[in-house]
Amino acid sequence: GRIHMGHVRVYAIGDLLARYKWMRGFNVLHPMGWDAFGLPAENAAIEHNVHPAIWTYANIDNMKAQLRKMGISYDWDRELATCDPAYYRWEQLVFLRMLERGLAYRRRSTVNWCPGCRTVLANEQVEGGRCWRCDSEVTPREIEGWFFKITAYADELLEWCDKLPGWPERVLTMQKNWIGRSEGAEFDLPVAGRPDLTMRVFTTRPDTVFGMTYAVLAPEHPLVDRMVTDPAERARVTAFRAEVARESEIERLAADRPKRGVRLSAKIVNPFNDAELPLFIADYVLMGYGTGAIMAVPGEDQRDWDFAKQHGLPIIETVARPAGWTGEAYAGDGVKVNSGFLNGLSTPDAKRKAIDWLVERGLGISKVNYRLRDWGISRQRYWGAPIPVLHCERCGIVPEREENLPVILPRDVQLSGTGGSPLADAPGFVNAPCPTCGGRARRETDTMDTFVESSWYFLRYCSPHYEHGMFEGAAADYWMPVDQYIGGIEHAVLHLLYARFYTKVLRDLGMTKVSEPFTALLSQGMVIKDGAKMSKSKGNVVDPDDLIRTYGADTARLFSLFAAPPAKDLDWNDHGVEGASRFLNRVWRFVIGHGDELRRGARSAVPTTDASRAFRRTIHETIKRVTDDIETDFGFNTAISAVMELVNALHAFETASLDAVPAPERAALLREGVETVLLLLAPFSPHVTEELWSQLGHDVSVFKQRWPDADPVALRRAEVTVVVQVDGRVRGRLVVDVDAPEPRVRELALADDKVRSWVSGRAVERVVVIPNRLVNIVTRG
RNA sequence: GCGAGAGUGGCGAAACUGGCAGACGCACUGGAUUUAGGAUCCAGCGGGCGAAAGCCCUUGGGGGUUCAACUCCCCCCUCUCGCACCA
Repeated sequence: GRIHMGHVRVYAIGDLLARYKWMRGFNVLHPMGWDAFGLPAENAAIEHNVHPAIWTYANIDNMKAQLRKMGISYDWDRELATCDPAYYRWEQLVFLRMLERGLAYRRRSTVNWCPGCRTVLANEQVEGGRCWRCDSEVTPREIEGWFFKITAYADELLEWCDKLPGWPERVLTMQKNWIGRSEGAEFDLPVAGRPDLTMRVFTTRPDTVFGMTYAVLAPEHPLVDRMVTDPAERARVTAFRAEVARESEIERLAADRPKRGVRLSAKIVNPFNDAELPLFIADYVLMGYGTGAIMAVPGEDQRDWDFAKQHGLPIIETVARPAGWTGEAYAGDGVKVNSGFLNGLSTPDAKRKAIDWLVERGLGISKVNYRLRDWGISRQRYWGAPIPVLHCERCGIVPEREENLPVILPRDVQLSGTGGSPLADAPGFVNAPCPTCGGRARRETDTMDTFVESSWYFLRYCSPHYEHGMFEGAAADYWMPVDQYIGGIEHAVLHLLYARFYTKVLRDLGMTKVSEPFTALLSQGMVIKDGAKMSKSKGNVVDPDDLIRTYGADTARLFSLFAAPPAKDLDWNDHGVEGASRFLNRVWRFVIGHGDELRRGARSAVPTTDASRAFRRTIHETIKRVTDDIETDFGFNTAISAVMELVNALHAFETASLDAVPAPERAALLREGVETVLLLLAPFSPHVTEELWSQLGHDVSVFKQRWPDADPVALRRAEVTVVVQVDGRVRGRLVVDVDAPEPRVRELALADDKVRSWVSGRAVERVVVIPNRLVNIVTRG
């Protein structure tokens, strides 16, 4: 509803880059829009009895006003809001296309159910296993819902992780791990005495099959019901299932807690050696991964080891342990032992041979599995884009006709936070004729996950008012992919993976040529105050409006860029803001105070004194530093400190040059220094610099100037200071010619009085010379 | 728990590819200016010892590699983000 310092920070970064690229001559598209659907609006509606649309648009007005005060250079002509039917109609269309191609499908899945409110809860609405509103115990419930088949793109998403050099490595690593590709085998375990049943398992370690001492089914596995016939056993299973259902997936997978399980009366057979083995259901096996069933090899898997120890099951080692091994399960590679026809092979060879053995007998296949699951997009909520399908009594699920899009979200719906999907209570919306047979049908009442809207908005920005499709091909071809995306690290897997997936789907629908939406990604850190994330409940918020009122937008922006590098968390400190303000005032006073002299100064001057040359070198070193900092690693904080140093040098030169430098030369150099400061500072603090630029007599905006280039002549240096170490400790310094030959530097270092006093009485064993930098004299004795 | 990061003065931080640890800024101290306060300017400012020159110690903790380690390797601690219906 209100912008906070986190927004100030991320938008200051974006605006800095936009203005910088603009000054470098690029055509920059710098848009802003509102990801407006979602749970918060619905909660506000319930709490304050205001319609989500009214609440949302009021917030948009607020935030827009605040952003304008910050002076961010957005192209407001491209503004969009995702809750606008003119926006979401296109994702409804894409939904239909995905439905045709089987990329959108319906299946059952488990949700959080509050029996008190009789509604589905988001994870965020579950606190300690209870409903945040009514405190009822939340139970799992199976419901039908819509899914996007992101798993069909798992391999491509993974491959592209290695082709995105502009992304932070840590984000790519998280995505790779999230996709979690693993190669292995899938095969059947016969159930003893039940020729009608087999249990299919997936393993990444087919080489360890001879170490199988038991097998496990996920408690929810449908096979369990077919195996368990005895009423007493059935009761035990039911009780265990209820227990497991109360645990979160995180708890079930936690490696440091006892693994719970129930032994079934049925037994399975290891096809490799016909051994009859016990079968369990256990919490650490999930229905959602692999086949929901595993062969357990405690010798080589720590989870299985823990379970085996707790249940007194045998452990067989099938890989020779490395010398000195003291651990429990050994997951590494090695030579196979206790493994029948695999004995003596290496782990990779044994994997291949075991798979061949299965394939030859028709018992199993080589299989790749992913940790990634399909994307559940159904929400039993009001404030979202309607899913454009109908349920017909006769025809079943029928897509809405394209010409009937958009399916508009109705306005008059009562929101209570209880009961089923709010749209189900809007008869005008729900009841509609079947697009196929014209008979009675009910509209889908689930809405789409808001991550769907945020998966393509960047494409819409290319042609935000286009009415014949999601976006105009030519415009998207011109602008896409996004050259610089900026967002929080919290988006590392979900949003950023969904947007990548959705872009690939649009490509395969022939709508765009790009395979990846974002060429470069900057993940910025959070804004922290007093050791905690800024939040109302902690009472540590800084309101950007107050800050802008007191110090102006330029100061707020400058400080948020100066206080920390963008990828790091920023620790907010009111005193620091004071410093940024002081710096801008210092620049202001200098320009105003020297206005006449600066305006008189010539455009360039050849420095004739040492002081002039040194000052001009500082100017051009600063240009180089600031440019490199922005270009190579988003080093905005060090870029600002370089400009601060230049301003310090400007003051020093102003004083030192009074009598020492001819007046025209001094005026020209001061002007070059001041104009450089303004140009370099312009993307950081646009208002002050623009004003001062015009005060200097320019009538064209500072942002229409070329970004300065460092003059190589000014950068040239004759001498450097070289540090001299004795045994790794600094004992002196030498001023030598740049690129002085090594033997000469070595000789000078050894001849230095201070160095000699440290070396005397010891033998020089070695002298390390790092050109233009350092000499280290290593002694013995 | 799993996956991914981070940890440097009183504080925010800097340090190219392994090469002077602490740039720049804040806070603080002293001085100048001022009726006073504010603002501004000058100087000092990691810790210990010292009058000073200087010496020793110091980058979460412990080990290692190297002429040289904030940086590379191993073990440990703490904090942050994500974990699929918050977005």
